[in-house]
Amino acid sequence: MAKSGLYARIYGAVKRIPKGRVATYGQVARLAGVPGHARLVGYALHSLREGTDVPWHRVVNAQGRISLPPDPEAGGFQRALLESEGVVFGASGSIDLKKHQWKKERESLL
DNA sequence: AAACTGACTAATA
DNA sequence: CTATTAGCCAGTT
Repeated sequence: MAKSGLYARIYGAVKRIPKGRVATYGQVARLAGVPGHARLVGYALHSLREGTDVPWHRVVNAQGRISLPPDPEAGGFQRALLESEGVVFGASGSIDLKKHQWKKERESLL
């Protein structure tokens, strides 16, 4: 398994996400201090599991949709958690990033 | 050390 | 809106 401290930074960034908000992988990566490593964020979160103090369910892809497969034990669980926090899902299972994305600061290139 | 993989993103069709 | 392509880089094998 990974012995890098990058995971710890990613987890720390995810922990900073306010309740009722979501953040994209790229955004979390940037907050973690490793811009460009959106995939690493996903990789790190995939290593997680229940019992962690990291609100991994608040992390979604840039399209505002859950990247995980529609597994009732994983993806569906994430959706339920977000809905429980007040996040509204669209009919296609997509989140309205316009309202729920954690806008602390946006990418400079957009 | 080299190849393969991946919970991504942005651009294009 | 979805599908496809290319770029990206650490982690895993």
